[in-house]
Amino acid sequence: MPELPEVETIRRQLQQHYRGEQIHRLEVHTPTLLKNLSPEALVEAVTGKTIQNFRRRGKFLIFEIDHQQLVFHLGMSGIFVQDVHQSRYPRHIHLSFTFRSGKQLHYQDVRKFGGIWWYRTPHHFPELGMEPLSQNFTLNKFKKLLHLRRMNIKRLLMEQSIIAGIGNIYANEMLFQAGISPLRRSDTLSVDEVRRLHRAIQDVLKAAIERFGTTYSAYRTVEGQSGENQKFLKVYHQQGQPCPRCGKPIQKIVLNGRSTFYCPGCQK
DNA sequence: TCTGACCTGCGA
DNA sequence: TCGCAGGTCAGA
Repeated sequence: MPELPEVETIRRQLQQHYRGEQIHRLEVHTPTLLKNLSPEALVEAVTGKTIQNFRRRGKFLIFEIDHQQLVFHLGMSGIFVQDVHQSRYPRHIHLSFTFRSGKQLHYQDVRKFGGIWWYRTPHHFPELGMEPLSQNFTLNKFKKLLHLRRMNIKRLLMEQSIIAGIGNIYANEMLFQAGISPLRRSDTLSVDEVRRLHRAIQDVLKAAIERFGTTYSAYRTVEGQSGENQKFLKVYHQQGQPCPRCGKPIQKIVLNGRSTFYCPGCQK
């Protein structure tokens, strides 16, 4: 499921509703989702502690708990729900927090592709590349990456060790906005194309965050709402529809094993 | 670089 | 019943 905009939307709402909450009880219903410690050890580690902050790095969501970190990767279908009764899939709730205030928070993941880690010291995600919405992600650095890591451009956008947070929906949309074919190799882009793509990466992500992410099936915000960005997709799942820019039909192909949508008329 | 595996639900 | 799905990894 969630790419950077969905994880960021979830983070913002967790911050709004759960920052400063003290953990009264933690129940682990599915131990296999814990990747680096036992359920007993996690319960012991967090009970009585307070959540200071919620952060995001790429597609990872980080609960900061007394200078230690509980890290979630939401896989394809991970979400947080405030109330079990608002969940469509109560049997897929894997972790339940009860806070001293009486509030609850549940982690649900139908397909169980996600994972949960506990770090006693701040984890800096050495495996992840640049944050595309940070000041650090400059046009110059992006240009260098495209030449250093020569590969198919869509694959590069989705390669978490190069740029962190972009998945299949947004990679398709970014390449459309920039007018670049997903079949191109990264080191063949002109100066102007690199500039357009750098711009598109930030535009597409920011717009999707403003619209609370893209809901195709399972994704809901913490408050239980669907995202709104699906109403604004130009190419993703639009095969056969006329291109909004040139009118030619949007094509669907499989590239690097993933469904890929583009306009052969205006993405060169 | 590609394919299958992980897991479940949904819609054609 | 089959194909597909917002992700990632291992192995050929």
